[in-house]
Amino acid sequence: MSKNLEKNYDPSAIEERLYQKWLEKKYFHAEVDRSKKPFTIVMPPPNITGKLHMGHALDNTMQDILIRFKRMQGYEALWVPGTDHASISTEVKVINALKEEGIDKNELGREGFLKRTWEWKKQYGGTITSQLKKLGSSCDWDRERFTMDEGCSKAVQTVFINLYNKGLIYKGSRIINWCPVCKTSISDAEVEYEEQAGHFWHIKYPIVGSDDAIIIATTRPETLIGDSALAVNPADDRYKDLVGKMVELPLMNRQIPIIADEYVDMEFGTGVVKITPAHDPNDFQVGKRHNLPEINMLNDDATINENGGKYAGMDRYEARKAMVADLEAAGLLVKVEEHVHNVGTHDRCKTTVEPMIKQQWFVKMDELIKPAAEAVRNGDIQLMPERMNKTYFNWTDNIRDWCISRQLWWGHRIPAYYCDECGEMVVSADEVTVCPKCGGHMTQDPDTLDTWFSSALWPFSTLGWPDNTEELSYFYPTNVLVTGYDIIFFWVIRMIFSGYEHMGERPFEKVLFHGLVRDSQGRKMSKSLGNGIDPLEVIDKYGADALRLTLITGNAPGNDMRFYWERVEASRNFANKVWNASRFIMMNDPEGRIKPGNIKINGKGGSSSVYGLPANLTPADKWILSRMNKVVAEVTENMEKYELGIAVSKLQDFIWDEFCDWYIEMVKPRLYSDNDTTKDAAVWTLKTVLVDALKLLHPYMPFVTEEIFCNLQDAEESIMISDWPVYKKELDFAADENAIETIKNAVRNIRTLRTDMNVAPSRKAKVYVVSENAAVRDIFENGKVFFATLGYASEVIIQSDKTGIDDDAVSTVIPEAVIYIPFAELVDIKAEIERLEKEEKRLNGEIARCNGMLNNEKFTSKAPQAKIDEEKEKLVKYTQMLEQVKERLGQLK
RNA sequence: GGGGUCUUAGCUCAGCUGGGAGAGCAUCUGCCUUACAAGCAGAGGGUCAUAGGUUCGAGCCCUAUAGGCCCCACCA
Repeated sequence: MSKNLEKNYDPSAIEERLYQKWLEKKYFHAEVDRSKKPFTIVMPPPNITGKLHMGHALDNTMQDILIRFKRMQGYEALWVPGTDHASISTEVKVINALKEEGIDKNELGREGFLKRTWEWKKQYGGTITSQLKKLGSSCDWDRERFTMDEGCSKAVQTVFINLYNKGLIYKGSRIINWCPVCKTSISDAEVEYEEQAGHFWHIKYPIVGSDDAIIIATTRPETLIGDSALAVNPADDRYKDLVGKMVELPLMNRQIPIIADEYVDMEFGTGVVKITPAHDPNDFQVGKRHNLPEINMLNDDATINENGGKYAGMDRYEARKAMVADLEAAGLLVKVEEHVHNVGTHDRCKTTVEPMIKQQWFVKMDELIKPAAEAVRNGDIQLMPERMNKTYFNWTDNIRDWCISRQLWWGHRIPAYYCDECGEMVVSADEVTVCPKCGGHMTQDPDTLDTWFSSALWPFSTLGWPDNTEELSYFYPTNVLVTGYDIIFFWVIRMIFSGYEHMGERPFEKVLFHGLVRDSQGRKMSKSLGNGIDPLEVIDKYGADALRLTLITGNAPGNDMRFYWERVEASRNFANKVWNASRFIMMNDPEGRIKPGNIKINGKGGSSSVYGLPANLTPADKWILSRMNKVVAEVTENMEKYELGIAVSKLQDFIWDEFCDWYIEMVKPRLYSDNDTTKDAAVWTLKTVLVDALKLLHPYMPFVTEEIFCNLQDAEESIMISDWPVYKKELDFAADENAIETIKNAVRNIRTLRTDMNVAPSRKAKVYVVSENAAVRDIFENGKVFFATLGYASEVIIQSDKTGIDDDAVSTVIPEAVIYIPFAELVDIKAEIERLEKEEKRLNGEIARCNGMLNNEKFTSKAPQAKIDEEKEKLVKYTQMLEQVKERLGQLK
């Protein structure tokens, strides 16, 4: 027996319970099952430091929709969840926590610090995953992974050693971006440039053996400590004669040469550049070309080192001030200009980074990137939307070696060991304590790897690699990666080349990109602006289904979207609509006597037949079944093409507009009648369509659909493991679709006409349907009962001519028929004539348009035949309608 | 400097390979009709940024222009 539903849908009352049920029944769990096809998604691992934000909500909703869809279609659907250790982010969090206790990271030592960090992870690292559950995510929690768990760590180590042995990982001195606060190198991608107001100091460098001086302009005067040369453009006539001469380096009591290099822009500044190879990436290149000494002038905390003479020990900005003052005193400061320039900052802590020369580990990219670029070029991996290819190639074409070492403790430690005595280096999976060369003690490299190094392996490390597991052979390669376009370079590219390099195969077939979720004004949601909307708050207020629907609709793939509460409200209203439609259906079969569905197809020998259809289905029933059938086909097709938003909006339109606003209203007279013999057929149709609609909707709105499904079926099982509906050609009732469209047309016209004439809904009137076409009369005859209700008719009279119809009756024309409503005393003939004249004008316009096309010889000779026929048909239809209108006008005048 | 993307109804956005401009919200007018007022019925509202071009036909393709946003590189 069906239970009674509450009048309004209350998500908070059911979501928790249903999620628990799904977990208990292990519906999310996937196993290797060779009798089924696998469908695999690996979740982009959120940071353990993270809290669920709208980006996660969108990302995971999309994945959950795909996984639920495929699961229902009969795939062995695996969605692997997990989290990322987020090296810098986590380390900073723990350092700050320690600071509050008055503890310094270094006091604690590496081991102690890591212990604390693991504790922190245990305590807070699960926050994000528990929040994902609130969203309804159907991932296989039994397979949850962490980038620093044993398996992933093993994968990282294996990859490092493999690449090292192949010569693709090397250690080298390079200019890197150094964060003096985090005291680590950071990759180019972690540097954010921001415009800052600064100064442009013009400084005189006296030319040796001359009274002249050369003037340079710089934004970082303190770096002159590390200057190795001045450079001018070789084509610059102003300085031609000076090339090769020496200048006196101010304050430093050192001489440096003037060199010529193409790098110098003659137009910018004074046309002379000071070259500081150790502290500027461009200068570093120039330095290499000219064999200049690399003079490091900074300590790791960005204070001046011993090379700075009297400035040693000062902070970089303090030194700048002191040096500028000294230059001025020495008469070497020519002028100071205001200057706005881009300053690189560390994206995590916003500290201004310093370029420095350091020994770092790198991955050589030029060869590794080739198969990754090729894969997208030849379609082995498909990016969606396709325009993302351009961004992708922009990256692969300009790839640079990847700096993978970080001066952090939290992360995968680099498996390299150095001899304390002779400096010998060994890269090894196992700990090495004794130098193979001299027998001295060996110490492991203190650095850890970039977080992305481990995430790059995520699609296969989570399935057991480097071990050759069953899971790996069955579920890999994964089917689709869902992620934001903002991490194409950070992550997507790196997973792709890693997949080809280590698995010899693509990590995924397709990448589905989404955009950013912005606030109602289009701004990025951010902590500092305080404009973020917490997904959990949305779930609390409107339910997870409403949030999910909001995130999926109303925007094209890969585009950013704006989030505002009105949209959530609209989604919530839809959930409520579905709820109430279901409630209505259950109220009309309180005992649950009628079982939905049971349409079976016997597909033997290629021919198929349907059984289980009630005998006395009416045209209206067949119409909605036929429409549902088409929606099944379309929605499935859209979803298979990953067009999630299009699919759900079609479904939404079907449910709300066709099913609720039309079909349910059509069926009411039958349900309320005491002696209608098609009542059961109506209930059966209602339930059958509802169940299919719920199934199609389930991936998007898992909770409300499950709750209704179980109540409707009086069942313990679940919609999430039910079969996905399929298109059945036996349910294609084209004639009934046309018939119902005709009646709908008439109803709409009547409603408009009544509103125009200001007739109260309570005031019923006779409705005459006049058509010379017997088939059309039949259509209305068959639909008489609901046509009367929807058309506010006291009585429907169907006839082939106007016999007995009052001349004053108002009328409206549909193809092949005229509808008359005698309102008697109400009629305003003048208004009626005006109405008809408006209609006449419209039809004339249409006819002119059709004729315009059809009389254009170029059109008829070049356009496709189908298009020409279509226009011809329209012309016939409109001409016929126009005649009716004209005739009617003639009578009234 | 390189690349991307956007400009469609008051607002937020759809519009798939070119074939009569759509939705949601907002507005206006009627309805508390026994599923739903979180609802129903109806209505108004758009030279699809601008200028050219291709085409029988352009919101959609091409070129240029203007403005907005994003990513990358980064000039000392």
